[in-house]
Amino acid sequence: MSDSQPSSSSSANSNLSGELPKQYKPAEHEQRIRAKWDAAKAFHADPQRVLKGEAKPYAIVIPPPNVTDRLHLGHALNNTLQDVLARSHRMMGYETLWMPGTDHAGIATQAVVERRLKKDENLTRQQLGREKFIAKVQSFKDEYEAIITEQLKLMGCSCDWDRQRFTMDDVCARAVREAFFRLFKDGLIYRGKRLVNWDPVLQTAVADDECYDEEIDSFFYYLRYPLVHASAPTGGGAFQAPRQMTPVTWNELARRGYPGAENHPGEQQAWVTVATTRPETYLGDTAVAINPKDPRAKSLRGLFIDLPLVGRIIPILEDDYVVLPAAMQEDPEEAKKDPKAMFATGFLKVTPAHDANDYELGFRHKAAIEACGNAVLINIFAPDGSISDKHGWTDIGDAHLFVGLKREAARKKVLEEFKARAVGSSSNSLLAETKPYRHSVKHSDRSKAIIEPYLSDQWYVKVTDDRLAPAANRALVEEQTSKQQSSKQQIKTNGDGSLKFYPARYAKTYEQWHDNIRDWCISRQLWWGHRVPVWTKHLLQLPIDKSETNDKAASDSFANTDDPANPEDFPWSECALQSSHDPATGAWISHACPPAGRPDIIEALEAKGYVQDTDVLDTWFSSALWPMSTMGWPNPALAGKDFEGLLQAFNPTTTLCTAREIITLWVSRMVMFNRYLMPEAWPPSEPRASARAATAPDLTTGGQGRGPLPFRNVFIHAVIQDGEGRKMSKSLGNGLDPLDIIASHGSDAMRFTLCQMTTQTQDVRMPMQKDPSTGRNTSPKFDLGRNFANKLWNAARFTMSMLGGTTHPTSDIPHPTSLVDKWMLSRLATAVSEATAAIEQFEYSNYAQSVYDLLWRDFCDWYLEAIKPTVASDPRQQAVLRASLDTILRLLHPIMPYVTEAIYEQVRLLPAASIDGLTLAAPRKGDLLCTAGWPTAAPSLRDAAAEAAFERTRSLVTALREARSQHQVAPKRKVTLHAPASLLKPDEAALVQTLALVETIDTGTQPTGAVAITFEGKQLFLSNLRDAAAATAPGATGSVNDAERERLTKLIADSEKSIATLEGRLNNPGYAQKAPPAMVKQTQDQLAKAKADRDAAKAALAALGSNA
RNA sequence: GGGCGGGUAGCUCAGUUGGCUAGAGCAUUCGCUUUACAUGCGAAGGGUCCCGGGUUCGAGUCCCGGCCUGCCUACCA
Repeated sequence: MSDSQPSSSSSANSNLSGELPKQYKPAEHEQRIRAKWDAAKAFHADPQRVLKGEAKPYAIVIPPPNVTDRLHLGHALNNTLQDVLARSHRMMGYETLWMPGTDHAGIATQAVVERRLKKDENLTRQQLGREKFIAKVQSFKDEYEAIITEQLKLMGCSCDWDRQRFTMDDVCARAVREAFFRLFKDGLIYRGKRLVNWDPVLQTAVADDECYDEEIDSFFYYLRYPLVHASAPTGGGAFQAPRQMTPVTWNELARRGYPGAENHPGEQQAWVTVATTRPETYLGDTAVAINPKDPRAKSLRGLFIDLPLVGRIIPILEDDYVVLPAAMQEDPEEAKKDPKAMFATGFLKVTPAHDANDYELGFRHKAAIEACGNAVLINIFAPDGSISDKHGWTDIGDAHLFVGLKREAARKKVLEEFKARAVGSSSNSLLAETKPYRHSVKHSDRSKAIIEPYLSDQWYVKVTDDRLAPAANRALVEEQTSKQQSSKQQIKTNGDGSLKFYPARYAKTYEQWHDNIRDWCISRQLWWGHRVPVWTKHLLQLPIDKSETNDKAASDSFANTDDPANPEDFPWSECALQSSHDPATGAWISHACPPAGRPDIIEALEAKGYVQDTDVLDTWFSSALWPMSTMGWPNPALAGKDFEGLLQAFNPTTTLCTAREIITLWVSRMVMFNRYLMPEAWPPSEPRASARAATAPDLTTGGQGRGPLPFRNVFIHAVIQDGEGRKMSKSLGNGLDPLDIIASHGSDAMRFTLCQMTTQTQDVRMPMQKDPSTGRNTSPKFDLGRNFANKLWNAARFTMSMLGGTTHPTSDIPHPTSLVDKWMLSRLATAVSEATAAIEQFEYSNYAQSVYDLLWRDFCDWYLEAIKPTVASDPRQQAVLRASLDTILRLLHPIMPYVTEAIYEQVRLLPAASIDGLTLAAPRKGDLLCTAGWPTAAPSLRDAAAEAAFERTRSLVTALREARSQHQVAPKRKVTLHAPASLLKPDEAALVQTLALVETIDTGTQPTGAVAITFEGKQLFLSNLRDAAAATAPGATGSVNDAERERLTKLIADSEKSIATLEGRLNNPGYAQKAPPAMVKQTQDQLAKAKADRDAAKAALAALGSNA
């Protein structure tokens, strides 16, 4: 054994309590213990043991922390909970793999490094260049990965550190390439031009989850759009330039029946008023819409809008998406509750390129818009959010004065111009009105910029395909799904119906997410991440009708056609190909995705002028592969020798332990990818041992969404908030660094407190305080854990002082006979089963509480106190004492690994005797507790009679202590108890004497001057409460009597209250009839006891006499 | 707007299919440097279980309604 501190173990046989300090000092042990674990490779998982059938597998993959920052307390919670699972199952005999690693966290990391670069060197990433910038990010990542790893190790996480991965390392990168290739080939990854959340500062698309909403004070602007006639050229089609338009007058509108038109000067040009919060986007308007139910709609048919300054002619669409003004609705009062109806004019400006709803609306009326000679989408912004005529906007007209302005400036300018100009020759300003309006606006998490809905080309995963999101829902266990199984006999494919959430309510979140899912945009215009493995070439001279832009047959035929210039010399058949069409340039674009691991094909593509996509993949794309990629998928042999058998042994993993915000981002995607990409028949067969056949299974098959799950259980734990219920965050300064807690309280203390807090609730609060001595944030909550560790330490110290000197073997006495020993073993048996059950159900708080009570309340408060007089001379008791401590150490180890391991170093050397029914298997590796067996206790150890007898004795002890306290008996003074001989059996009497400091139990009559206590309706007496001098001192008796009178009076009142309640219940006729007989009996017993207590107290009170 | 939580002692929280006189830790009060532990030991006080109905012999627990509070999600002219 490579012990870094051999002196401690060599001296273990001597009296240890003298050597060990009175307080447990975590810092003196944690590093040494960790070194022993490492040296023994205690946490290294061996897949061969699983494949040979020597052990069942238990596997967890860590939710890889982002390399953006140090770990915070939420991580500490998450990883503690995982470690508890890993350590407990390892002890239970499972071959346990806890796979560690970190996530490159694309946008988050890039944003952090960009900020740092700006601050430290005043450079942008563009100024630095892609290559140098990535090198910077890489070194940043190295720095934080090291910190995170260190933090996890200090927390005591029993990860298999030899297998640590990073989402961008070579092994994971291979998985990304393979997954992308497969999905691309199968048509589940496609190129699409859509509105995305655009961050104009970082200039990338961001996901919804990378945004937050913030309410801002803004305005509704009311813009007047002039109405015109516009004559279509003969033969239909688009309007020809120069456009012919003539103003529509109010007179004409009045003739057409437009309500209210008569209120305007008849000969002047008429207008409609649109309401908008974003006037600057009017430059991209391609229509105005009105609800068909609007009474004005009919009279506007055939008329057009002349878009101010731009001069674009746009149609007036009728669409019931448009909200009617409140006054026009059937129930105007009800409508007033809808702010939109209150602000609406009934006319909606339609800007399809810059608003998601307008996008939908625009394409519903594509023909009408194009009939005016306009594209549906007119993009007026450059990627930086400035007005631009270079990105799809051509009919500038008089609006060139806006070009180049940023969004905010453009808005101001548009408002100025509209205010200054009038409708036609009238005096009516184009800006009709401005009303204040508060609404929420989407912002980018990383740059804090307001998100711009922006048209761009992106890569999407078609998660709506039945093989992805619906397949993920089919994975749910039946009791957690709302979907009706079409038939009981329906054959379940691999992975169907075996995914279970804890707590169950989260299955609903998961299911609803998939029911409402939209295709997943996976490209990001960033530099830090997995580069999109697609090579692209624009092909201008393709013999395909360009007007058939969306014709699938045409694109398919292209996809199967080689580069026309060189049809023969290229391995097209190995590439996955797609094509798209750019309407702006008229070019066909060929997209080629080469198979993973084929640099030769890439070289050939590039030689032909194909260029790799500059985008990178959404971080979650690689995270989604985590349970596969970390184990070497798709080719473990390529990943290295250590990967042999890993996937077979450990995928599907057992449990995923994470926070609820991750259900949609990560859990969902892992399920989809695992089920889609892994072979349908996986593991290859049962038992897994046969998977060791000479030919490795082909891991690149699958593709039906019927594959195995990445994990069977998903445990969702609480989110830690600060004392005020706010999220912990850097900006609020209310975060806690686990290392600060470890420094102040110790790792075990932190872990215990976190476990003890983990109930099924959705968030927990952690009041934060500044530690005055260090200036670091801490929380008094952790005192609980520190005190508990200290308690264990001292219980062990005491135990060893009792047993350390014993040399005689105790193995010949496996059946303890004394009450307290039988009671202790019964308590151990109960606690073992409680703890084990709680772990299986992820009830961490119950688990922690159960062991807490076992150690502190049962073992320390009662057992140790009870055995003090007897243990030195009772080998049977010594055996129970040692076994009890050993059991407690094992039960507690998963929560508090360091202190238990440190104690076990000593305890394992003490002489031991086996106890029938209690199994404490020896460690598997290096004499380490972390590899020792989880305790098992036979039901025979449960001893109801002993528990009842002990309980009764304990309540007498409590009553005696209460009387002592009330009568101010000196703490060390031994008193005399007067009680009938039949009251207590000998060992019960012995316990009472020890625990209540009773010198003798006098079975004779009550002496004068004794005080009475009531116990089980009987009067018992205590005497010899003070020495003679004190007893005869002036006022002494009086004070005793006063206290006693007060106590008895209160006791009588309490009893009367109970009697009233209990009698009321029994007098209820329905109770006796309907309640279970046992319940009625119990109530009757309680009533009898209450009455006896009352009567006894009354008698005692009377005996005291009045104290005049 | 939709979904999911929470509201129990001064504070942080338990309370398992309805069945105790509603519990724990911290804090408070009293007494103890008691030979394992003052990070400790013994004792005590402290509750309209958010409000209003209902079901039941019986409700902190189940049902309906309301109030407060948090999270997720969608939308926002």
